[in-house]
Amino acid sequence: MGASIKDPKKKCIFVVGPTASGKSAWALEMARKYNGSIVNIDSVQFYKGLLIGSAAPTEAEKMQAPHYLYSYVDAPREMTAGEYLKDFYALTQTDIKFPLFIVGGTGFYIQALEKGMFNVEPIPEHFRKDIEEELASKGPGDLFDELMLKDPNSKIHINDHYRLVRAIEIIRYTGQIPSELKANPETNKNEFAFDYIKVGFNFEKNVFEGNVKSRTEKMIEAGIVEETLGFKNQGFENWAPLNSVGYKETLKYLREGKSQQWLSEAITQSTMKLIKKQKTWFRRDNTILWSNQSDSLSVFLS
RNA sequence: GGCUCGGUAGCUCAGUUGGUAGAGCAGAGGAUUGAAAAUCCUUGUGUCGGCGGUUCAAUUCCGUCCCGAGCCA
Repeated sequence: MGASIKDPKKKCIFVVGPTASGKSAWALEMARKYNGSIVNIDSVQFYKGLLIGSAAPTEAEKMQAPHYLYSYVDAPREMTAGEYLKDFYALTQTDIKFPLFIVGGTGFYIQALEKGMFNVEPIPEHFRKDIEEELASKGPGDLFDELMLKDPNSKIHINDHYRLVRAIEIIRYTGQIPSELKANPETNKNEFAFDYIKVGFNFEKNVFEGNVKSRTEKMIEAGIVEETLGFKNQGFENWAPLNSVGYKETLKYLREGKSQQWLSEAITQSTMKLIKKQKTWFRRDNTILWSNQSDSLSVFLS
């Protein structure tokens, strides 16, 4: 990585956009056409067994082009953006066929890959647990004061406990200041190692609504309930990925004995909310080439 | 037919001992550096079921009617 010259034969295409926008189908078609590979960058499709609810590619689809980083993380392991970067770059050291179509709607991971992440040494789990206990017993006030004292430029809100704990963890364990790490090119310059473009997919809300409704019905027919129940029965109810759209609602359905109609409406609604958040994420990225300009792909790959 | 309890924001409901009302959810916008499909922030005027009455003032009290649920005939 770093300042090394990029290999002109190794090109990547980020295929981004909200869920249910048709990214995967297009990527598959292009991977076949250009004899490339598909790499997952969806934060739920990493996990083994979360297939129906995450709308992961089917076996039939996977046979049409090489697919990587799908269904490879076993419960109860939980992925992180940092581990994803390692896995991704390890993959590029193999004889994987370029161009790589990197497909997914997880803006945070896309950003991590594209812009890099500052390097923080691994922090032992108990260290965070202690901070979380402090938060639970005394509330966020003291931790927030500590953050403001050490990192006055931090934009973290006092109620955003997850980010607050993470920031305090970095400050206390490493002595480093998160917003300085982020702003300093010395600590944060590991940008993407290959030539790339980003192709985006999107629709108007009403189009998504129709797509999402039928997609939800298909998920229920295909057995999202059974899939979820399998993890629940193995004691993985608190596994973070099961707190994602589709699984979250199914767990509630199982726990509270809701109707199937409730399930269908709940998943559809959550999915629409997800789409809205994804749109917000991608809206600010003015380097995305929207799919109606997709001839830019052939230009890029020529 | 009688009695009881309800009828308040798109939904579920709170509240006003009379001075025209507020939460959660949904919706809209935004943030996002190792959980991210997560987490967090901002954003709430609605004939307070209709009509009359009492009152300086009624969504709040009284009467009446309509609608819903339950109980008794």
